Amino acid sequence: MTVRVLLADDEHLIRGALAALLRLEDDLTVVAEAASGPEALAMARAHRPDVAVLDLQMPGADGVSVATSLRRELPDCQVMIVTSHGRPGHLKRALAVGVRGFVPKTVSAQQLAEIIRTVHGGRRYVDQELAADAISAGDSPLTAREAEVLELAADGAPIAEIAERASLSQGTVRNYLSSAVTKTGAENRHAAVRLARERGWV
Amino acid sequence: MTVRVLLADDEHLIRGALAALLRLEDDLTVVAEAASGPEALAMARAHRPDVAVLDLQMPGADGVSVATSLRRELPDCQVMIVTSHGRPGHLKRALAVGVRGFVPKTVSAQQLAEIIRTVHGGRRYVDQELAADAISAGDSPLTAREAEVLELAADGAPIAEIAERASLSQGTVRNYLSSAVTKTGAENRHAAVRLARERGWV
DNA sequence: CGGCACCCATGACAAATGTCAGACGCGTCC
DNA sequence: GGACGCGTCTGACATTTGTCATGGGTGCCG
Repeated sequence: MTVRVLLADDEHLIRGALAALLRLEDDLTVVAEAASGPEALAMARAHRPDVAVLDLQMPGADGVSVATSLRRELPDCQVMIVTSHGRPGHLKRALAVGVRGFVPKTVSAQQLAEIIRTVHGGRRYVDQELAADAISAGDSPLTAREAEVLELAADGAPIAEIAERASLSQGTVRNYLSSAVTKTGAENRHAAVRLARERGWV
Repeated sequence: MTVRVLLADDEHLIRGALAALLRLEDDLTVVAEAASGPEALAMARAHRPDVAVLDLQMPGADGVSVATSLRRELPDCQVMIVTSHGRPGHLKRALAVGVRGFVPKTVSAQQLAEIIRTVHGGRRYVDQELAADAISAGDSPLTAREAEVLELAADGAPIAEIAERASLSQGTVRNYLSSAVTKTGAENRHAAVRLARERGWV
């Protein structure tokens, strides 16, 4: 009885190579591959894999949102996420939507195969390093609105534009930003955006 | 007569998978692997490969700086760079230091093998898409100092800090930034940093 | 019910930032 | 030699921003 695996990664090179390596394991079968979020979803519906291995960053829809849909539509399919950049926030969001495995791309193929088996067996696997980061980053002190406004400030837009996009008065926006800056301990809102991103608060 | 290849990528999963795929080609031999910039350099010195395949982002030293050293120390070794995020600036910098191939990770393993042969044959290969981006981004209108100050502004630091780090007066910093903001057409320096990054001007 | 936290807003003040004009020295190129 | 671009600086001004006090509205929890 082999484990049926879905592989989703927008980088053809990686996906192909990964598929080749996993095929070497005789208890694993790659039944489908996808290069984007929506495609991953469609493939999953068509092939009903036991385990879905998703890249975090994909065009269309990112790994976490694909995972969300997958958990709802195919509860029997265990989802795990592979990523290059392990931001604590991603891990948190992923676990919240029911992802069972979260690993950086620095693991070896052997380890990955082992983790796929672990996840398929109903257990969970989270990379030590990333877990430690997530814990030390702590919970977000930002309120929903503060985080929202901070995100709108992410591309360096002036207050007026942020206010318009958020449908708030400029004064309110400044209050939220000021509060967010205080909470993050940043020098100004731009640095605050950076810090909040690093800690996974946005 | 086979092509001797050095593979450098900090992601174990990718590197291993890539090595496995390239080994399937009988005219290619992976003679060394490295997980960081300095390690890649050391491996290259020890094994003198015909072609070095470098990831753009690696701990220690990035692909371009490794390529620079490599070109100087081992002129017979052709260098190519593989990357996930193809910023036009990277391509430009890479070509400037003598990199012969620049490809995104979206190519297939087949194509990669073919490109390695191309590069080994002394010809060049640059991804169409990336080349188009680089051309359309145009040349940087920023002076050296403007670019330098813009980089120091990248993390959202206040002017005072930028001035200190650049050993300039605050007034001068503001002048450069103002000029950079005008040239990029941005709303403020933070947006200017973003734009300049996107276009590969920093 | 009485806090309490959050949402939204206003107004006022201080500090940071963006913009502009002008000035000096240094190279390069014609 | 002179024009020109660049780097560097100063000073002044308008604008944007951050901060604070204060207010009212909502909904939740003890």
